[in-house]
Amino acid sequence: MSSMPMRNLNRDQEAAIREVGRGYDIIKQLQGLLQLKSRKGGEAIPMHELAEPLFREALQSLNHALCIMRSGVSKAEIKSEIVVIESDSPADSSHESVTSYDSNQRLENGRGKRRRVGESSWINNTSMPYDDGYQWRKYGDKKISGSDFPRSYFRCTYKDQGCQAKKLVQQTSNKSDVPFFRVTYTNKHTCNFQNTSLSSSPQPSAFTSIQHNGINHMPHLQEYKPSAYQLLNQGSCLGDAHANNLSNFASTCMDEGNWEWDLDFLLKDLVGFAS
DNA sequence: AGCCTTTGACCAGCG
DNA sequence: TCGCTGGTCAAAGGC
Repeated sequence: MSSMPMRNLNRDQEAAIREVGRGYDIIKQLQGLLQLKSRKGGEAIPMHELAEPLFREALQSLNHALCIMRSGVSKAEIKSEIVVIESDSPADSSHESVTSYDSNQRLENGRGKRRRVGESSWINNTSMPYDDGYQWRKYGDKKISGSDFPRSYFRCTYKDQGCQAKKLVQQTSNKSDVPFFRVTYTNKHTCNFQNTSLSSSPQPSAFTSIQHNGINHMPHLQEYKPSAYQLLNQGSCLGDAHANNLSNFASTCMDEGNWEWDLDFLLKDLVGFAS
């Protein structure tokens, strides 16, 4: 009985080492694929289709390992941090979510407008608020009382085609080097412009679009443009949504041919982690 | 030219 | 009713 804590710790450590080792192997495979792409010039081979699932799997493994190491949370317990706060239109449950109702939906200070009847909204806490597969246009920016950071308001780029989707991005903390954001989505997209496959789509990826058109025009956010290394190195337990975001970012790096820096740091980090 | 962000003004909900 | 505050609009300027 008295030896249980130590045995659990060892088991956790073993599990973490297994996960990190698996992630390392997968990323090494990915590195091989990327090098192949570099030699071939990258035009003909749909390399993202091969690399993206590997990256996702590796990142999830690392995420699991981080969680095990930090808090002993088991793999099965790890969830995305998306919270549905209300849905007046009941039908669609297609988005990944942890369905818990948030009675504080109104406003932080109990003031301000109520959301219109018929609108649904959900919250996603993330370190990468701008890569969700859709194209957004910023229409407002507001300093919020009691918050150190301004709140940004976005609507779907295709609003003129009837899409009423909106999102609100509020940075909640920068206690670590990488800030954290609360993203509140309102209304579902009725447009059909989501980039479901990364960059194999004829449209530019949303993240690429944001890099070129959006985040570069946001001085208070620009300095936080994330890298794979930063996100892994922050040591938090990344949910699947974050791993997904990170793999999207990695694919964008590959598209733009500047993946080597991040991958190099990521591999060095893994070596240090595993040893 | 077209789309974007920025930003001040305005609107509307709440105490 | 009034003041505070969050949400939205729209003009201006940039890319």
